[in-house]
Amino acid sequence: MDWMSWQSDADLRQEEILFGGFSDFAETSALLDDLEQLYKPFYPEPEAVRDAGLISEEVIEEAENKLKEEEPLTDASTTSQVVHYEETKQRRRKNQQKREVHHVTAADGVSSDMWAWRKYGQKPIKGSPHPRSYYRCSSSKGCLARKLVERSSSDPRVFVVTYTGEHNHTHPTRRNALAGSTRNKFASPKAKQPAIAKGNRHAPLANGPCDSPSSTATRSPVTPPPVVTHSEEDKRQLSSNESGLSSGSDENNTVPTMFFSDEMFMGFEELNDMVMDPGVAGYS
DNA sequence: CGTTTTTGACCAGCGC
DNA sequence: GCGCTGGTCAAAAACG
Repeated sequence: MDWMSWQSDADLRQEEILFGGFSDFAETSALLDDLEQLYKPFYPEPEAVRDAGLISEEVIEEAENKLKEEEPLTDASTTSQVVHYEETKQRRRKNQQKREVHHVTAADGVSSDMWAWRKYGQKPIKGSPHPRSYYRCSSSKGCLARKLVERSSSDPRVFVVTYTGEHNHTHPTRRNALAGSTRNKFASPKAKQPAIAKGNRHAPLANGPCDSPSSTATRSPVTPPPVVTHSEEDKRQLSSNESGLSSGSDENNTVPTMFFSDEMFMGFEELNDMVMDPGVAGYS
């Protein structure tokens, strides 16, 4: 609803605002390297710009294939890859201006993006045995950032994360991420039955703890940290620094070191869960 | 109570 | 023009 209205022309404007903010943010952050990785998708990267118009979907596929050949994926290795390409062809689907494709393994979860994502849809994708999950940034109300997560059809251990749109705020913020954030951690069976019985159009195979990335890990499978992260982190942040978070947090603030260090640990915990969970860690 | 996930329905782009 | 498909909406349920 509200999405529809502002979506189109807000994009351009927010790009500028946002990118400036991000640069500052990244520079002032303690974990530069990590952060740069995390926020890469939303930087106005020179590469991305340079590549504009040169990279097509085929390139992405090519990159994907190449990736798989070159990196067979060891469990513990960090194999997150990014492919930039700009939406230049008219024939693309709507709202696909710019996207970043990441290949992420479970191990990457620890270091993947720290934004708060809220799932808003899931659909089976033709040609892929695994459903695709749709996430939007829940850190800020009007945030345009979206994230698509799907399992690689060729290697279930790999999640293909596609970022679209840009954040209109400088760093992950949450109001009250606690509520509902840990739902289905252990997939309550009764909850799902009725819905499934209804006869679903999408996600026939998903949603069990098995294939649905999100059902177990609360949020995006590849982003365990962000999941709990904000809830936990906010509790802390809020108590001491509540004021800005809900609305004004977008304005250039720097992120306390606490934020990251704690988050990292949380990430590990979550990762643990994830690895334990057959649905996320890989098929058993 | 505020937030999230789930999921059926709807909409629009794309190929034929 | 039609059908398929991907992407989004929104109601309901669940969670802390």
